[in-house]
Amino acid sequence: MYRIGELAKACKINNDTLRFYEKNGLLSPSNRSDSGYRLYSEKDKEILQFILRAKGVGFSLAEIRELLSIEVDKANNACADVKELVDAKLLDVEQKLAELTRFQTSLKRLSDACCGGEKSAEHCTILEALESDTSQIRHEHHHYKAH
Amino acid sequence: MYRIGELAKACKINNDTLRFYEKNGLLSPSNRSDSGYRLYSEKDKEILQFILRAKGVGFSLAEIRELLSIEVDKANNACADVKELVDAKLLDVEQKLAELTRFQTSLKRLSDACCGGEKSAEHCTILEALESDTSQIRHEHHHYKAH
DNA sequence: ATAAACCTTTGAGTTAAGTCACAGGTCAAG
DNA sequence: CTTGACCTGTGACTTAACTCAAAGGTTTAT
Repeated sequence: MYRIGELAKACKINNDTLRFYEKNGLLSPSNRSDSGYRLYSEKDKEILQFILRAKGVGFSLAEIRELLSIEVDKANNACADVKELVDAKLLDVEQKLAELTRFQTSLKRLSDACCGGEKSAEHCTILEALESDTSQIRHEHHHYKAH
Repeated sequence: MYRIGELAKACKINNDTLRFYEKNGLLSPSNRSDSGYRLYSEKDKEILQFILRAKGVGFSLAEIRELLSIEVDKANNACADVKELVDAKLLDVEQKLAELTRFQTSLKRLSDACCGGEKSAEHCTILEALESDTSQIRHEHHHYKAH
């Protein structure tokens, strides 16, 4: 069991952020001490790490909350609804993966091209690297969500 | 050449966002009409799409600005500096890729497990799906940047 | 027994990334 | 020749995601 300060420190975030996540339904400590101290379990820590990772790859807290809430109502077995959500997120993730893979290819190309040769300077922009990406992924109806 | 409204519409963003990006050094139209209208080229559009994609995978505008500024000073051939930056970003991207791949695996597992069988309900949480991920990627010194 | 860590509530402040609204003026298309 | 799209500048507003502060009180560690 971690106390708030311990967990925060371990995950390099602010105590207030944990309280904030709690207030916003992302993560509640699974226990409280007799004196009312928040007590986070190992599992809570994993949830937190999940949240932080998800944030890192561009999910908003709202989306993360949604992901975390994916839990079949075991009584009702409302699986179909869940599957829909999951599949939507899966698409999202796959799109992000595709984008990132392009980035990776381009950056690699840049890195290789850069200091390797002498004539390198000609092709030292991500954009140029991206442009020369012949295996370009094009999404016909790619949409960006509004901020 | 696109006028501001045309480009904005094409990329489903606000005119003001384009002006905002310009003011913040992310994208300036490569031309102006005699009357002062912003005129965006095809290349400008590509830059914009790059920006939007990069945002989508969790890069901040500051990071994107940095990525866009990766351009060897062709006179000075300051390649070494560039390579350093590129390699740092590459690490970043690879970390994100690893995270996303985990997400993907988990979500797939969820999707498959969900409506497939009757005993499915037992394993219907991303966290459970993540936990059962035996090929887990663990980063010893994984750090998250402060917001 | 005292300092550091925690609690609650309330509320204000911050940063990033926009978005909206004037005001006053120019430009372009039907 | 008027309407809609654009220009500049200024500044206020918004949302997300924190972050800090203050006030008053309890708990834990040394």
